[in-house]
Formats: sequence, structure tokens, C-alpha cells
Amino acid sequence: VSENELRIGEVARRAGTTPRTIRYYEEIGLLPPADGRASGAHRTYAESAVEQLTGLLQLKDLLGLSLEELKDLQAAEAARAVRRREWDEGVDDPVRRREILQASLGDIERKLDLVRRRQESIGQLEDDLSRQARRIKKLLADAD
Amino acid sequence: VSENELRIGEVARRAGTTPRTIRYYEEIGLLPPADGRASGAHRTYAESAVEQLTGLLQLKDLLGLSLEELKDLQAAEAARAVRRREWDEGVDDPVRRREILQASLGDIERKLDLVRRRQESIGQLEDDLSRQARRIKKLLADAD
DNA sequence: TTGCTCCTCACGTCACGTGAGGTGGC
DNA sequence: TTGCTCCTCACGTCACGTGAGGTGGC
Repeated sequence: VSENELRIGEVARRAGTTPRTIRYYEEIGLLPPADGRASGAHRTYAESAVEQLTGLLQLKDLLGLSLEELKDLQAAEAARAVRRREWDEGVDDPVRRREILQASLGDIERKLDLVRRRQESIGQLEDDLSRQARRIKKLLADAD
Repeated sequence: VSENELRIGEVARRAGTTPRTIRYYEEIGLLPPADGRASGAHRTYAESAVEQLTGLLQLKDLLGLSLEELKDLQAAEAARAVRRREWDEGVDDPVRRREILQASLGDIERKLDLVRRRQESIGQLEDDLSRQARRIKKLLADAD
């Protein structure tokens, strides 16, 4: 019941989805259950939940990943979050520091790979459509 | 039973999908029923069916369109096919020729619009991920 | 004749949408 | 107290997947 806690409808609205989706993601374990919540009580979320949900929806809608695939990716992120906490608490061993950073970088570049493959496919589709458009424009120009 | 008629499995394989999908698309009227076919007999398709199906799947998977939205787009294409036939039979009136070409161009540019909006969204996602990657790479470099 | 692919139900699944009936916080 | 949003079932829907049991062409 803190100051800037959000309710489920507000989180959904900001992320461009519905409360039902949030409850479903919680049900299948894709989103963490909203903090300590008595059964039947309202769910409350921190601001950061909006970004987390937005990220999931982007990967799902823009890259066409299934919720199962998102769970796999997110398992890696969870591991990264653990390392992150370790990091924040101060890691003195420079070798360990490198390991943590490398792993984080690996997670991100895996996503970038997926993004770029998508961009290529869509670029191919764009080329096909552009070619069709150019052919017709030429016919129109010739008709002048 | 002609020379290069394809069976449903072959059409599906070439388009990267399954026979069930083709039957379902036929059932909802997204694909035309395979020519004159006795009830229970095998479906046969022309080569062109592969490209037609591939086009539908690309719009669906890459742009995230629903089958209902594909039907709308395809209704416009059907109208274009009619005009196309009129065109092939020779249109003498130059005003009418222009109309036909303009309409075809409109259909294609509508799709190009959808493609470009997608590219922008994915480009945004790529930028976000690239920024994250760069931040970590800088930390790695500083550690040296 | 033997495989293989095909056929038509028809039920299952994934990712939610949509009420039904009820409780809780500004 | 009145709205509004929230809650939990639970059934519906979209786009197929997946057998069940049977028929048809190289």
C-alpha cells in the first residue's frame, strides 16, 4: 500500500495489454506473483513491472516467440539477476567480474541475433513488395 | 491428375507449414478450395498455390496479422485479380487503365506501410538491446 | 500387395477474451 | 453510499496439433 505501487489495470494499460494477460503470465510462471499478497487480495506492482512486461510483449509480438520460449530466455535473465545482485554487493575478484559481464553480454547478444534474423526476413518481404510497386509505377509512367 | 499438379503435403512442405493449416485456411475461406474435387478425394494444387500460401504466411508471421485481417487484405487482392483479368483482356480506355494500375499500387503500398511500421518497432527494440550491450562492453573494456 | 500420403471427424492445446457473481479500496 | 477496479472460477475462441479409423494413388 506504498506510495507509487501500481494496480494490475494500470500496469496492463501502460504495457499495452490487459489484466487477464498479466494474471495468465503469473499463472504459468512467466511473471512473478505480485509480492506478498493474501489470497483474493488486490495485486500491487512496482514501476519496474511495466518495463518487465513490456519487454516480454515486445519479444513475443515482434519476434514471434511463444510463452514457453520466453520462459527459457527469462530463466537466463533470472540467473543474470542473481549475478547482478552479486555484482552490486561488490565483486573484488577481477576474474569473477569478467565472468559476470560476459554472461550478461551473451544473453543480450542472443536476443540481438533473433532481432537481426527478423529484420532480414522483413527486409526480404519489403524488397518483394517494393519490386511489385516499382513495376506498376513504371507502367503508369509509360502510360503518360 | 495433370503433369505438375501438387498434393497438399508438397504444397505445405514448400511453404513451410502443414496440411492441416491448408485445410483450415480452406475451411475459413482464406484459400480457395482445390479446384473441382469430389468429396473425400485428394486435393490437388497448381504451383502458384505455393506462392499464394507463402505470401499469406509471411504477412501473418512477420507482421502479426490475424487470419481475419488477412481475409480483408485478400478481399482487396481478389478485386485486384478481377481488374487484372480485365487488364489482360485488353483495356483500351487510357483512363480506365490508369484506374486499374492505381488500385493495384494502393494495395501494395498498404502492405508496405505495415512492413515499415514493423521495421520501426523492431529497430527500436534493436537500439534498446544495442545500448545495453554497449554499456557492458564499456565496463569490460574499463576492466582491462 | 506393400507403403505412403491422403481423407474426415473430433478432441486437445496455447494464449488469452469474456461474462458471472462477488469483494475491496478511494 | 456510490462507482470503479479488483478478485476467482469457468466457459468461449482463434489457429491450429494430434490421433482415430478409413480410403486412394504410385
